[in-house]
Amino acid sequence: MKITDRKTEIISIAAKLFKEKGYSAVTMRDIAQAMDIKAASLYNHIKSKQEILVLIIIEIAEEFTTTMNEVVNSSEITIKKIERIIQLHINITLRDANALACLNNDWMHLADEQLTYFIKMREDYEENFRTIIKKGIAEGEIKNLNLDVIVFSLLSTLRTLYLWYGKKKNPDPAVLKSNMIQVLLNGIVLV
Amino acid sequence: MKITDRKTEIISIAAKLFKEKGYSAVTMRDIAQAMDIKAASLYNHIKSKQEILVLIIIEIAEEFTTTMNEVVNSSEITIKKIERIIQLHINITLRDANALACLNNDWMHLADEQLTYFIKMREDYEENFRTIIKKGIAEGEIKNLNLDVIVFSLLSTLRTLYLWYGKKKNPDPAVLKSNMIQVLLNGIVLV
DNA sequence: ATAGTAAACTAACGGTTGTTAGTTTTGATT
DNA sequence: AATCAAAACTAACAACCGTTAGTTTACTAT
Repeated sequence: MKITDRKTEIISIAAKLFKEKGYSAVTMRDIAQAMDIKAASLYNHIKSKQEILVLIIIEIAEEFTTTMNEVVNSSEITIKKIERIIQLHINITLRDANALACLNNDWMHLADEQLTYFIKMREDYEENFRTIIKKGIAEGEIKNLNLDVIVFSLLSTLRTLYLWYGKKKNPDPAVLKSNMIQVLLNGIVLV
Repeated sequence: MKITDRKTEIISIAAKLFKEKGYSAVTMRDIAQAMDIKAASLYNHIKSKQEILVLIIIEIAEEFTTTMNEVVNSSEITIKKIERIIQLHINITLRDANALACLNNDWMHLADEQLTYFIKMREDYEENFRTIIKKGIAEGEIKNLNLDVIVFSLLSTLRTLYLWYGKKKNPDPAVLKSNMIQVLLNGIVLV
């Protein structure tokens, strides 16, 4: 078993192309050309275009789900929980920005059980996030502002981190994290 | 001249479909079916599929540009400027969430001059935003945190507002705005 | 009633799509 | 050197794509 077999290569290259133009606009011939082979040759390694999409998205979605479940069930204070979620998003963005872009933009092209499965995971993720913030408010750690606005603001920033990455010269992840926590949790206005 | 002619209808319906599946995954036959006509009939009103995309995206992009230029050149304090930009994003999201989704997800399918034009507007918009924040820091209104992180956090939340809308029962726009300002500017952590 | 126009229709085009079948090449193991 | 599987290839398919041409229908103004 090779470290990176051909199938892994395909998925990696496909993710990059999907990020640039979206799942529907990328053809099997595009993917093949990027690998310097013919489209038909791809089918020695993968079952269908759909399978590529599934393999890109589901693994990462499950990683988010696993860590979120761990965090929401932990006994840490709310701020520490939020910090861990910020760290989670930064880590995955650094490791696999292309797949993350694909997850964000092309999840609706999943089909049948995979689509249902993904939507369930996403809903659970958001609900867990809400639970964390709600508890934080109840225990006086978090300001009593509109719950939806808080969750949405945090989540939308974290989810689109991949857009920002690559543009800028890679900042030190630790620096990025601490700045992120500052901005998202303590705000930007001097008092 | 009718209040809403057929062309406007096409653009509106197309924007809705583009939001759901993306530009590339929506066919002219899809758009036609949603209007209860045949695909060929669309061409009595529009020149091409591309034209629909252009009409959806460019108008809104120009609206953002115009208002941003107005704000950046005003003599208001920084916080007031940011509040106006938040208001701008909320207003457009409320009025035309579908077109906004399309602008965010499908701009890369613009072609030639329109693509160049759009990218220029987007870059200028971000640069103006940076200028505003930078000045705010220099004048002691804004915390001296990483400029990129501040701009990105605000912008990513504002740009994806459309994702949140429609899901929730429409909150009072005024309430949404004030909560948004609270969360984005003053943070969520009790001190 | 007639004429004219806007907007629908049918039919079809050339090109592209994902995918399959069958064949040849490559490269490691015996 | 012979064997065998992995992975490339060529060729082609049926379906679908955006779009055009030419025709018919529906409505409005004379």
